[in-house]
Amino acid sequence: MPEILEVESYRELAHRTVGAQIMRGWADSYVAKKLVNSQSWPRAVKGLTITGTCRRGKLMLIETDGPELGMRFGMTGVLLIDGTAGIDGLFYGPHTFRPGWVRGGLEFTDGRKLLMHDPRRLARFELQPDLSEMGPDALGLTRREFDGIVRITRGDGPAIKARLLDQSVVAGVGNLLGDEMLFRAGIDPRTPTGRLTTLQQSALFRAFGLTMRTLKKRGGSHLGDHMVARFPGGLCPRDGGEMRINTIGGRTTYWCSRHQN
DNA sequence: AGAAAGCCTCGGCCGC
DNA sequence: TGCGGCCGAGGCTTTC
Repeated sequence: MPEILEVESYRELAHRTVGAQIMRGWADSYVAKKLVNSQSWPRAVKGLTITGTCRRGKLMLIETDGPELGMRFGMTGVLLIDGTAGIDGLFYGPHTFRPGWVRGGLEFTDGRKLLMHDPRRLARFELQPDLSEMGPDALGLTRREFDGIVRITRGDGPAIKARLLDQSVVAGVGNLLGDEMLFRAGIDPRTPTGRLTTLQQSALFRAFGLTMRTLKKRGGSHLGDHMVARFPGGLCPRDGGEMRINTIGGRTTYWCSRHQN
């Protein structure tokens, strides 16, 4: 499973570089898109010493004795350190390594290299990333934090699926995880957030935590429970109901016509 | 050929 | 009725 746990595994991998000093860094114009230009990266990172790692949602953070470095992996980004991947390949996208798909990286004085391998060019490097617009981290979300997700102050609010995907509300829920927790909670993804009953809110909080814990236990490599039915014409693995497909919150969404309402 | 698991921007219109 | 801000649609990019 990609998404937040995959980024967490990249962070663990990146943590091996704590104490190392950056000799040089490079970035192509795509991975540097959030920077002033592609020269900003090599200029800013040269000579920095890595002091720690961190993560918020799907944003990986590398702390240094200078500016904090941020890395986003988009849909197909993989972090490599000397040929070691943080997780065994990707479920989506090519599983192969090609030197031409390395979009940027860091080279340390001890000879090691940290590489961003990304066929589809949606990964990004950042300098001093601004976390103020990001919601609380989805791994280990507290009930109090969860209540902030379902609290709507104006109108009915967006569909709960769209709300869960909003990184400024909660950081780290991707399309598949959103579908998975709504499947477990038995909630129609189109339900306006402000219309969720107290019972549904509690069910969703439990499903949220369960989904995250299960993900961790499975080491991020196992697909979610609803995934076996994630194709047109699929049947719900829980009750055999027909699975519906629609675009919600801009993403392809699957849900059971029988038990999610 | 069409769809894809992330993120960003933009324009319409909701709701105060 | 005016207007700020929310929300959904669409685009990016390349691959299988």
